Amino acid sequence: MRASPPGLKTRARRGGGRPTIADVASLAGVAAITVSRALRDPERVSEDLRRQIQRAVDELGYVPDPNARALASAQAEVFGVLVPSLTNNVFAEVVRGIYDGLSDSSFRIQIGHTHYSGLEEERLLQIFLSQRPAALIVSGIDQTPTARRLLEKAGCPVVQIMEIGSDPVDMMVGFSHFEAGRTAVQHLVDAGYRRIGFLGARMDPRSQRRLAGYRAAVEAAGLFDRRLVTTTPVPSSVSLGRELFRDALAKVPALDAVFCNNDDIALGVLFECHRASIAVPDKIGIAGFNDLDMMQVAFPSVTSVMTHRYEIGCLSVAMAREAVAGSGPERRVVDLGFELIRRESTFRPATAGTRSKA
Amino acid sequence: MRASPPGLKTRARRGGGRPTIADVASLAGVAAITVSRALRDPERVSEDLRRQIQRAVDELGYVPDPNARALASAQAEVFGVLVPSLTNNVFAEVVRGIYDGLSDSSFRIQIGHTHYSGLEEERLLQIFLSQRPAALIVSGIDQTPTARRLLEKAGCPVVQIMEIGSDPVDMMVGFSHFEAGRTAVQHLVDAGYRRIGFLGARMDPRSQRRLAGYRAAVEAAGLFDRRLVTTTPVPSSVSLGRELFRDALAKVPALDAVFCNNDDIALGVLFECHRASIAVPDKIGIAGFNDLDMMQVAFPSVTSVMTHRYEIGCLSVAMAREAVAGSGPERRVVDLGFELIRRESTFRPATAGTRSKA
DNA sequence: TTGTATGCGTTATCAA
DNA sequence: TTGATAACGCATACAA
Repeated sequence: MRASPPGLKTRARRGGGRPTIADVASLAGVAAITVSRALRDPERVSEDLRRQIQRAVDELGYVPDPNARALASAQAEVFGVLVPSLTNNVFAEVVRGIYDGLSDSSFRIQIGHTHYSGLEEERLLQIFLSQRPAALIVSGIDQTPTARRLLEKAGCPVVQIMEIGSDPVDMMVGFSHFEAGRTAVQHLVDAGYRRIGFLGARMDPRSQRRLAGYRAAVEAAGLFDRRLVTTTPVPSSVSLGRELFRDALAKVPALDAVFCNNDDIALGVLFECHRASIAVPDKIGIAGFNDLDMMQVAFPSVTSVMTHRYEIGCLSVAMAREAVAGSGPERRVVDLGFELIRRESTFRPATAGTRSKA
Repeated sequence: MRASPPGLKTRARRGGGRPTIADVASLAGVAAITVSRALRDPERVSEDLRRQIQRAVDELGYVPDPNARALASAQAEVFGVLVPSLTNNVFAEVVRGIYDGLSDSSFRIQIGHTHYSGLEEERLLQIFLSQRPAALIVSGIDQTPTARRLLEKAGCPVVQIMEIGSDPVDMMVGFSHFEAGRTAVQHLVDAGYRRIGFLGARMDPRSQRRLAGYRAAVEAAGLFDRRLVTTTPVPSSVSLGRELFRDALAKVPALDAVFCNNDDIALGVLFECHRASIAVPDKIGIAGFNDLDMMQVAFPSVTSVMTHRYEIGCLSVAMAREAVAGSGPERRVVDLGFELIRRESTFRPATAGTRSKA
């Protein structure tokens, strides 16, 4: 039924002439499937053939085609990773952990930026899923209902990172932003500060929960005043920190401390204090969030909440890999915690009115 | 020759039951290839069929399988991107530009971290090439001979970014680090500084060329002294900036200015000056590199060389896309330049001994 | 442990 | 403009 006589030279090969598994197989004198097995699961092939095949692979410079592999196995060796942004150092560190956690494997990584948008997350999820990824790592626990449904029927391990909550889609690695915020602010209260402001940019869900932690601590101390809270949906930056601080001071001139949503803001506050000759920590106490390297070097050094971002990346990958391998990880929700690092910016020894800790 | 009688229900479908192009085709009453065409190049299908097909696609929720597509067309819709590191804000910005430049397309992005290693770059290139990417974007112009050979026979557009040179593999977008370094240091010379140090971390090829620019400027002014140069292969950080500055001061107590490899180092210097009560810009002038947001907010604000990192990302993608589409871009090597931003940290009005500029 | 037959979902090629 | 057929390179299912 074919137009051209059978047996004659068939159509020109479409591929780029790269060696295929069949080339390796014929050179090694085995069947293609044996090469396939030798490459993916050497244990299942006798040592003799394994060596022979390896030699053929080396000689030909054969590299498996991941696309063909993905098509045939209906499973791409890809980890899909959804983060709000990469220019945010926090997520850059998480992603570094993810890369490092996969560097000894052949898994690829595909990153998507949600730009803090739930709709964008849905869209990217849809695209990612079309590749049948081996696992998905998504940021936060506030997926839209649609996104959540997509994740639930993703057919692969899913890890939600950066936060923890009571209702994981599958697995979770993170920490409580509420507790972290509360702890930082409690420290300010304990240090004797009484007009403690909150400075926040972007105000994504995690920022909101840190704000809630702030509020819990200040209210418990009977120090809450709504004018103490200064936020903006604008993305965070050092210069924005300066603006927010100026705004806060204008609203509440008696302000004596600030808990900053993140270290960039805290740095902006610190510089503004220098410029306006406001003594830190005496006139103003400053606490940041994330504990970037510079907080330790700053003058005065800045109190901050250290978070385990890199470790979150590593661990999320480790858990996903266990799940991919079949053996689910022991714990499906892991709280990696945080650590308050007290530094000069909040150091007020023996202040009147300090609440003593239990 | 088959074991089971022909015609009977064949093996269970291996795929996950997702709709395929064949499902869309039969629902729309056309051939699969027509659906394929309607999706990729609507112009080539009559409007009637196009509408019919679109309806079927929507009804079924059909999403093309990128793996099958890549296999059949021997061309993955992927841009391979090789950068040294993502935690380096500079490259995070470049990558942001790359993402933004592709956000209106269906191209995926695959990032590889070379960790500033040429060998690692070779390895990643090998892996990336196995996917037959649509284009490659690599950092710098110092590829190993092997890497360069791989790039030359990559069979896709290649853009080298962040630097420019005389011998592009294919295309280039960047600027001259030598000129940037020289310009910054010339500014310090013009401002009247005489013991100008160089502080450098990591010392990758771009840092080396900035150092060469430093040297050219200082030598031209007859101010070179090898003890003024303080470098380390250690990765850059704010705390390292402090250390380098301390080392430099110990070597040359009369040091009166520093050109820092990057803004992190400059920030470390600034903080150390605060801590040690060294007046900036009077006792020490500080110039940084990259012009991060914080340089403008710092007190005193810090002179820095602004580079167009985000734009480099965008433009490299734009050029690659033109090349992918067939029409090569007009210019194959684009110098995006830099801009010296003068700020308080180097402001010394009317100093004796200042060389007047032509 | 190894091999045979077949399918994965799509596009290139060629013909109508 | 549309369609039939074969290929893309590999892995699954099953048999030996």
